[in-house]
Amino acid sequence: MTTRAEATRARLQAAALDLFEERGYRAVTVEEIATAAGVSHMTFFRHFPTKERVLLDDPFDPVIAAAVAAQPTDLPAVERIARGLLALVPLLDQEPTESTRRAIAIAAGEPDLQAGMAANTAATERAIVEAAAAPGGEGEMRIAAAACLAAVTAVMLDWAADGSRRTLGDLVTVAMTTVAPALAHAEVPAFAGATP
Amino acid sequence: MTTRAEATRARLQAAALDLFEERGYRAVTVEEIATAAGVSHMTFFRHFPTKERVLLDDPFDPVIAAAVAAQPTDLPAVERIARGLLALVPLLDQEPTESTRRAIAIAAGEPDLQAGMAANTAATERAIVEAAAAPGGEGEMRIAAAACLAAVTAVMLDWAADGSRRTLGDLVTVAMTTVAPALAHAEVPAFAGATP
DNA sequence: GCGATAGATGTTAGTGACTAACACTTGTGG
DNA sequence: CCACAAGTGTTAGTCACTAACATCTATCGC
Repeated sequence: MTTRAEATRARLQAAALDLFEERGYRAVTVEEIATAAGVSHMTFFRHFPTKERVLLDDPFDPVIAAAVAAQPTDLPAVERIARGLLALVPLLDQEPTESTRRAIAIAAGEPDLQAGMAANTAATERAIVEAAAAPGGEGEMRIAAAACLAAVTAVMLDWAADGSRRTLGDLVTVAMTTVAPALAHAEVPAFAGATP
Repeated sequence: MTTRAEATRARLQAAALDLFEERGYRAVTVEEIATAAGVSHMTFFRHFPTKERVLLDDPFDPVIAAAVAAQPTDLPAVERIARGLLALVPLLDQEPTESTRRAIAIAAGEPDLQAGMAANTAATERAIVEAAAAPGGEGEMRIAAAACLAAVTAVMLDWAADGSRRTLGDLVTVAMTTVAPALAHAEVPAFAGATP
């Protein structure tokens, strides 16, 4: 069941995506997005705290954190996180809809939005540390999470921006293999987390 | 020889640092920084493109890129970058002045500024890839650079923010050892790059 | 059905970051 | 001393974002 608020939110996101693609992120005002979605600019800010959030909001942090937490706790931090991310590869080949890809492609071009993506990454990092860090191991887990997520971000930008026709899942596999070469030939079982 | 412009710029940075520490980043307006430095707000924007840049500008990218480029080219990307950063550890224990630490401490607390730091990291990443990537190896180098720099950023935040009295150099060594365990017992010669 | 209540949206009036255009001032070389 | 350029000031904007309060609309108890 979709509430009215959810519908408004979705309309705002769709309108923003279209307008940003058409004329560029900077050239589109919040007022215009709101009007295109049939609401006032105040309603926009009730659904998204900033202009960039209408493009960059994503609900995947809990899934990622759970996938990492499900990995064996006796592995080195980097391997554990890398395995968690690899376990999500099957999901990655289904879940990121075309709109996700369009959003990342827009974000890849605007420096402002790259900073916003970094904020997303930081949030994901915190989620991982909270969900999966052993007591006293937070420092190492934070380092490893930051490193692995940065690697994933790097390939996501390629995936969305250039003409690379490789699957996001493939690219993530490459990224994790680069960061944790020890996993090159490991078999990582898929993570059966629910889609949010 | 310091030109008038350089002096103005330095005054703006010093005034901003003091005011941010005193009352918080958000609560200080560009107008106030400019006035405290004895100039108009327009002059502020002639020296710094945004409010956050007065705090986050740094000139270290070329040094870092050179240190990485100086590492043996036959190493895996992660190890090469990790060694490059380790080679700068002796510098790290001298160069980051107290004002650098104060700036990072302020940035660590404000989400806005964390995004700005990410922009810095992205710039450093580009510098490394340009200076040190083998032709065709840009993808791997970008992944590895993103991963290593994210790890360094994580420890820099600790260094600046909490009461950890460990040297930044020590913390960077920990970070690189976490990311590239193979380097745990390697001897990395210091990089004799010029301070900028 | 029907009114009460809470959630969703609109209106208005700001603040502050940032930009553009143009005038002025100060240092520097001939 | 004068020409020229670099540095700075003034003014007048646009737009992201916030606060306070009014209005509308869906849903629930009756």
